[in-house]
Amino acid sequence: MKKKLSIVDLAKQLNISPTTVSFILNGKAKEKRISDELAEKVLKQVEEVGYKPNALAQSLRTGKTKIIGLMIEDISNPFFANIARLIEEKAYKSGYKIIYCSTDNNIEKTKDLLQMFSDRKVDGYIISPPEGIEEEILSLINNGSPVVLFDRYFPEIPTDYVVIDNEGSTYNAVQHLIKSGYKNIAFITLDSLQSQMQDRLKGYEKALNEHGLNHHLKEISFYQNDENIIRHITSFLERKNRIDAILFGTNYLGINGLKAINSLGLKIPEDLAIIAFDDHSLFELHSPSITSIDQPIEEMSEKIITILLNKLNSSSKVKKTQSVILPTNLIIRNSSKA
Amino acid sequence: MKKKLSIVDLAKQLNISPTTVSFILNGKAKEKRISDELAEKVLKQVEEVGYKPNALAQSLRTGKTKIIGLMIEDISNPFFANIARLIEEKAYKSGYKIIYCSTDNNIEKTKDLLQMFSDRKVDGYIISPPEGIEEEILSLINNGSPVVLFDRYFPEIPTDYVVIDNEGSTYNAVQHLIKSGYKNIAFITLDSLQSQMQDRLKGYEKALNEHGLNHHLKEISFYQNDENIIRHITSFLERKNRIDAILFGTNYLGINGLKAINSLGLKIPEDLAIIAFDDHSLFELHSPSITSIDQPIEEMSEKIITILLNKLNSSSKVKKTQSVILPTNLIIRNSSKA
DNA sequence: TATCTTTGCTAAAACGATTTATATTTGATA
DNA sequence: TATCAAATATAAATCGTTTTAGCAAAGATA
Repeated sequence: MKKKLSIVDLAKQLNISPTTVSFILNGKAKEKRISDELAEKVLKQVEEVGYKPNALAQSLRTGKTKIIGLMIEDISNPFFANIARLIEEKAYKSGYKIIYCSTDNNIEKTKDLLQMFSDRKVDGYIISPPEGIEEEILSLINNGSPVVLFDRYFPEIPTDYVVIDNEGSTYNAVQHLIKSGYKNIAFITLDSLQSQMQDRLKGYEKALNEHGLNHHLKEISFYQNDENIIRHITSFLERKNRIDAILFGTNYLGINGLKAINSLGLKIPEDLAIIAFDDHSLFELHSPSITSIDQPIEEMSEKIITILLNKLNSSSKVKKTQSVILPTNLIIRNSSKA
Repeated sequence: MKKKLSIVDLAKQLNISPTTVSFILNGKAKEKRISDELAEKVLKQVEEVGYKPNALAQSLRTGKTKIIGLMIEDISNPFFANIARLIEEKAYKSGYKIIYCSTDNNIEKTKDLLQMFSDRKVDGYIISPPEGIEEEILSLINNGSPVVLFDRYFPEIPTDYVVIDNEGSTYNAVQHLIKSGYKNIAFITLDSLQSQMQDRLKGYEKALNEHGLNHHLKEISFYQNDENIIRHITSFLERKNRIDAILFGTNYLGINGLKAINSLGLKIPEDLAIIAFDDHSLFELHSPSITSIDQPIEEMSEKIITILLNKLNSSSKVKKTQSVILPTNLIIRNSSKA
């Protein structure tokens, strides 16, 4: 393990002070009136011996880490994985690195992870928060830490956030089903109080109410494995045999729903019309292909990172928070008779 | 932004030395002969004022960060996302955090990221390395950094690694097709020199050679988007109309392949039998369902993290490296006439 | 009683940077 | 020839820990 050299070593080699080296490396040569001659000499030496400042020492001194903490629900969910990917890419371009974690919607784990982020002195936070973490988020904000929520948010907390028009997304989807002649439209969703799930529910109910149609709601717990979800959906479908269409509230509910439908031998769209949430190759390739509510992932990531970088760079403590609500796109395919 | 208190502040409050506090907090009270009485008092105060050590300062002093750097090819690929998820979970349980990045198989980006990891003084590295990064990996190892490669490895570099039996996996898959009566079996794969891709190719060729069958190889570049991949596969299939079965070398080649097959109006398995790499809900739900080569993701993650944690904890510089080669599971479905 | 151990605790150096305050030289001004 | 300002560079404090080396008091030993 070759000993990494420090700024002091480097200074000694050149017979100058570490202060001078530091100024030059931090682009303060002009400001601090270091002669061009010396500055050049130092830079040349830095290059030559391959000196790299110790990032930890820098962070300790400056309080900045150039690290962003990203907390998502579950990295193995394609929606989150894709967002993470794009955020990582964009952050990287601006010189920021990402530490990420999956919360599993587990409050204790989330608190732990937040503590860890704060221990590690991340410069900013991007979070898809589970229910029950309001207090921690609030104290983060009160501490002056830059925070951007996404996917869901807390209406009572003044934060920046980026979400989609959840209510509109399901409203439009149900409208589409109604226009296509379906009358018994089920909504299979999570039993979650998170804002995005509540809003999706609202959109569903609003559309049904406007047409005086019956509600068929199935709420499923987040905290279980796929097999169980399939079992729940299967039993729901067996009981409610009048249902002629299903809207799914999340991507994996849609996928598990298709498995349930398969196993029951039901035909799409003859027996059941389907609309899924989040687009996915699976929905495109399924026979018949499945209509889906597509979230603008690229745009979401862009907004998230832009807002956060803005907060990071504006030394002025701008208090005004930004809320971005993006529209979704209903990709109409063959899973309902148009 | 309330000022976080330091170990010095805490010591002052109790009128003792920071040294003492540090010893107690690091479980060295007995060893350093601190009286139980005092130790207890300190712990109580720590609890009371909610003192948390500054992790950066700790790391600067100790050289340990409790952070593992995870470099995967692409987090939006479900295979890698799932591995990342499991590794994260297991690392977390052992008190380690993960910094992760996607390499995109881009050498420059990978070098950059490795530098970043090293700047940040990660304690260990888990890497699915792109071609061309051999030198950097080697110097990492020579520096004494714990490194575990996975998915692919460099035969000429003595590292710990965890991979699957790539040659065996494709060999078995092709054997299965041959037994089912297929004679013109194509392999659509990457034009990559990475070990895993080379081995998959070997397995394919070995099986064909044993039966004296013709090779039909299509190698596709990694560096392009899905649309292009589909175009390449489509044109390949149009040219080679004698092909009666296809083995795909990666999961996304399989998915894009299905799209190409769809657009050509070919029927599975009447026109073409299919075997995909990596299992996926899509393959299960496809009509007909698609046979696939399933990687033991759970076991891989377990091995990877176990090996790394071992290296991290064994102060003794054990030189012996471990290579783990896990078997895959051919999940036979309806995509070929059995 | 003189010396040696043990007990209980701490001062200060170290990790490797940044930043504040200051020193020295040179040149210009009055 | 003083005096002041500008130009150039640096010493030392600082961030918040851990760790080495050592001190003082009390008890044990001879």
